[in-house]
Order: sequence, then structure tokens, then C-alpha cells
Amino acid sequence: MKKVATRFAPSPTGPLHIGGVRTALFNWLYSKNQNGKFYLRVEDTDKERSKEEYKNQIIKSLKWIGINYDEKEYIQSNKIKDHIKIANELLKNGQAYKCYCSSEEIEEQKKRAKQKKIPYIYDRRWRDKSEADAPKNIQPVIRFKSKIDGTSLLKDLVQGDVEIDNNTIEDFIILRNDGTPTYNLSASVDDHLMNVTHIIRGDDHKINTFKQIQIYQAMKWEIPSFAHIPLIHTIEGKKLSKRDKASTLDDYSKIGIMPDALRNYLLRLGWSYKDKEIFTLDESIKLFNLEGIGKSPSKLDMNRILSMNEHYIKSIDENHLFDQLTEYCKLYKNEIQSDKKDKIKESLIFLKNKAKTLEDIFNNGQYIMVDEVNFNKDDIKLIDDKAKKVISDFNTQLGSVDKLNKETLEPIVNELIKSNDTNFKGVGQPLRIALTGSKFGPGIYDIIISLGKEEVRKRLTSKKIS
RNA sequence: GGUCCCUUCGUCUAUCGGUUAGGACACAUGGUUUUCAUCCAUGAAAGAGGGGUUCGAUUCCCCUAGGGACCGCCA
Repeated sequence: MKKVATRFAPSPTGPLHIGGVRTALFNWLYSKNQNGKFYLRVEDTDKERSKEEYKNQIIKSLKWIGINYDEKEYIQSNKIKDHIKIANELLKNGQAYKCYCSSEEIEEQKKRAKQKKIPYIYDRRWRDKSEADAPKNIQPVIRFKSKIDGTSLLKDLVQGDVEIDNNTIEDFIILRNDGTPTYNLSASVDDHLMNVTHIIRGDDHKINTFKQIQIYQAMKWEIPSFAHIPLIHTIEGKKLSKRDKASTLDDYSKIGIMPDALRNYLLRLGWSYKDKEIFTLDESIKLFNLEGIGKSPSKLDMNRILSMNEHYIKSIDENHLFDQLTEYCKLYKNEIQSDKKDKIKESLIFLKNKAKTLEDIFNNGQYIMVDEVNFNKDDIKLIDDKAKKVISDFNTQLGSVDKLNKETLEPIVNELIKSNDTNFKGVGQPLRIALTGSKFGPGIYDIIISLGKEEVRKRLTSKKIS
């Protein structure tokens, strides 16, 4: 049995979006599940549109979400000579031919087809013509001699049997008139050279598959297995495109979505294993299979991503969470000052309880990270004279407390409630605003304990609230 | 227009001929709570339509409708 090898083959002509990441994930998981190899192949043969920055973004994205590829990434443009060699071989074997149609001529044919409302397909006019008829002033393209009669059957691992008439596949170009290879040629040759056994890709490639299979057959190569997965759709139900916002990994990471959460979400988008929702990395490798992939396209659901992230925030190890938070703040917010790190880490246990994203944790913990309280404009208005008295009373009482904990603080608060003839809110709210700048936030005891006595007293005597 | 694919709660999905059609997210209500949350409980919510096949169809077949992908000397 041949060792399983899969690949992810994006073209660096735009930022990698979340649909591509899912394709990469499925390929990666399948290879891991089968104890095989997984390669990254950068299809950069479109010199006009390929950009180094996109290539880097792709590599960075895969790394971020934890997909590692075997060997160094393949750069398709390095292999162009191999592709051309195969084209010439096909030409020599009579399985491809030179076509001397000018691009104007082809355009004209397309236009005519459109007018008549019939599907355009190249009319194979050079398929059987002799070289002697070739016009001297035209550089020919090389076309593959596709099958004309009969049907072809694709035994797709996801879609089942798909059969089409061979005459719907035209004699496609494999070498342009500048001598460079086209996608279907390059992809087939590379997949063969890389010993790829399973091609898992979006079902927008299905027609290409019929072309590529013919190349394999013509070259007498072993045909790999194919699995065409349904595309991810936007809320509007259209194919996810590079223009859609919030579709690159960066868009998610900057709002504080964690890699594991997104990985888990993507795994369950179009794939399922019974009723199971949460998969550790190991579980996903162990359980992933092609049978579990659905046949219908699925839509992105931000609520789901958020709630998955929330789940991971609440369930992962706190050291790990802290590391991710630190990294997140460094990248997208302000770096956490080193003297605040311990406090943040200790407070994670309650900061994370109200967070769906790392950004939420950052916001919840802002009051610890800042040196000066930033008051919410509306909330500070709630500090009236009565509130000021509560704050000042509390500060006085605090003076005689050594250890800050719920047991020492609760009696003070209860006492203040009585002496000021109010309820808990009447005490808790002014204190919370004074200490954090907002009436929303963690429990008041958590806030006080996390800040420490000195800092609390400093904030309670701030000019802005007294 | 042609070819191909798809169709279960709003969303992601389970079901592989017999179920009160299950779960998760979101939503609603109630409870806990010292604000906001969390948490817990409860609820509402689905087989596109029409024909077959069958004792019995969400499940198998056909048609219709709707949606999508592809139809480049892009990948």
C-alpha cells in the first residue's frame, strides 16, 4: 500500500481565506490520520498576480492555526521545466497538438457562441491539421487531445460517482504561446512528481479533475484519489471570496479568536462525527475521515466561532491562556507591562469568566493594566455625594485591614450598607466605578483583591472622584 | 445558456426504511447571583413541493422548484 500523501496548493494571488484554511486542515488531518505526508505547494505560476507577501501570509496562517507541512514548501514555478517536458512528451506521443488560432480568432468564436446562446467549446480545428498549414506569423499554443466520445466517471470520495460526457471537456491548453504551462498541466505533473495520493480540494475544481485525469491516463501515471469538498458560503450563500471581509485568519486573530477554537470550528464546518462538538487536536486527528464530510455547502456563523472560542477560553490551562493573551496584547493592543503580569495571571480565573475573546479578557483586565483609571463618561456621573461618602468611608475602613480577601472585605461592605442606609448596589457600584472606571466589571471583591490594598487606596482617593 | 453538485430547526449538523426527528450555537422564559456575565432549568424552532417503490419513507427512485460551482493562453 502506497503511503498516503496530501497537499494544499494555494496560489499566492491574494490573502488566504478561511475556506482555504479549512481545505488545508482537511488535507492535513487526513494525512495525519493515515500516518502520511502533507505538503504545501505554492502555485505561483501566474507571474502577474503572484506576490511574495501573499506567500508569506499563507505560510504564516498555516503556522498560526497549527498546520505544519512536511519538507520545505514546494514552489511551483521552480518546476516549470518539468511541466514543459511533459507537454512535449504528450506532443510527441500524439496526445497533444499545436493550435495556431490567434487569440482574436478564439475571441470571435466565443462571441459567436454567446450570441447563439450555445456553450462555447473550442472547435478542435487544429486537432487533425497538418503542420504544413501552419501560419508563419503565429506562435501556437499546445492543446491536449481530450476524449471526444463516451463518458468519464469520477469516483469521488466525498461526492460519490460523478459522470460527465467527454465532449463537454474541450481540448484545453497545456502550454501557452509563450511556452509556459497552464494550471491543469502543472498541477497534474506536480501531484505526480510529489507522489500525492489523495487530492482534497474545493468542488470548484471538479471539472479540472476530469482534465487532469486525462493527462494522467495519457502519461500512464497512477491516478490519485479525489475528494471534492463543498465550498464555504457567505451568509448570502455565495462562494467565499477574497473580497469578503472577516475572512482571513488575521481578521479572527485580531479580535482575539484563538487558533484551537478556530481549528475546532473549521473542523465541524462540513464535517461531523456523531454528536461530538469539541475535538482536541489529537481527537481530530484520530477521528477525522472523509466519510464524515457533508455534501452541501455550509455558511460561516460568527456566533458559533465566538462561542467555540469562549469554550476554549474557559477550558484551557491558565498558563496557556495567559501566554496567548500576552501574545495577543503584544500584537494588537498594548504590551502588558511586566510588573502587571502576575496580577493579570492571577486574575485570569475571574477575568475569563465573562469573555468570549482574548479582546474581552483584555478589556476586563484593563483596570489592572492601566496606571490611571479611565472613567466611562456616563458612569462617572453616577458618583454623587452619597457615593463619594461611601468611597471615602470604605477607604477609611480599609486602612485597618491587613489581608485582603472576601472574609475581611465583606464585613466592611455590610457595615457600610447599614451605616449609609443603602443596599449592596449602593456600595458596590461606586467602588467599582472608582476602581475600574466602569459600572460593569468583575465582582467587587475580585477587583479589590486583584489591585491590592495600596493601589485600591490610591484609586479611592483620586481627585476625579472626591 | 450548457455541464455538474446540493436541499433536516435561523445556523452547523445527527439519523445510514420503523425515532415523541437528537445535539450544538443563537433566541425566549424562569432560577441562582452582590452590577454585567457565568451557571442551571425550561421552551419555541426543521425533513422545499409533487409523484412513485414499500406494510412503512427524512432516509431509495423520478419530476419540479430553489440554491451553488464551473464554463480563461487564472489557479
